Amino acid sequence: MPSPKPDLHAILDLDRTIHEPARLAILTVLAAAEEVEFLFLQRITGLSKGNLSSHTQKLETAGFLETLKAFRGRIPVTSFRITGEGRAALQAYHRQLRALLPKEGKP
Amino acid sequence: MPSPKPDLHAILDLDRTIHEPARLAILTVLAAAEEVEFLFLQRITGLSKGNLSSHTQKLETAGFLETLKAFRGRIPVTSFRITGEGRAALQAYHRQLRALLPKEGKP
DNA sequence: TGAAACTAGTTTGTAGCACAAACTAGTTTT
DNA sequence: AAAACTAGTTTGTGCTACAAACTAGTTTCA
Repeated sequence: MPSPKPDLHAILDLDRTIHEPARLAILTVLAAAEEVEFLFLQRITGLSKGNLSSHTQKLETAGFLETLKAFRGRIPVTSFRITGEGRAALQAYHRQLRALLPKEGKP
Repeated sequence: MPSPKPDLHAILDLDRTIHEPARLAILTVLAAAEEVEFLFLQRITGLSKGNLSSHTQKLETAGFLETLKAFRGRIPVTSFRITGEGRAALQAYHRQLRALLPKEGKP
């Protein structure tokens, strides 16, 4: 009987910053794309601007992404990059999820 | 290129009732044990009584568990059972998690 | 026997959070 | 020069997780 039930601590210790679906979606995109613009992120996630703005600020405060402000012509453009810390946290979160999932092919 | 990035909808459509770690922990125990007493649940999860009470009430309202009130001698004992609906929802949640995890063995 | 301590859980109060509407600041169009 | 648009932030609201305080009864012990 190696691992009969998923470890409850693995569940209760999940990183809440990443566990929020909106932020997990954001980090997932950033992890795949390296640098992503605000509007692109808004469109593929379907989040409202306000919601996206506050979630990216929260992820920035956590150190998981950095915000890059620039201009395209005269129009402001905000982009995001995942940080090393953010990538590490996302991978750790993935490991936590795997740990709590029952083995594949269980009824 | 079959499934290059995890589906963002799979992330944003996660069942919030189960996504909350405390409730996921509760359902995970119930799924493994068939019938579980309040105090046992409290001890292995480490949740406070108040917190456990409100989460189990929420899960009951969602139809995911049933509450059984009884007496042991003259002492009241509350137990819980996962419902068929609850088991199905937990399995669906597990499938959703698997869908959003990158393939095993990715950097 | 009656007061104190314990059992088993619920209700209440609070701080924090997700979310969208309203707003800011500037640009382009008409 | 007014109207409409772009890009994003701030504000307000309603919900939610959490523990402290409470309810209702039981057992211990002085």
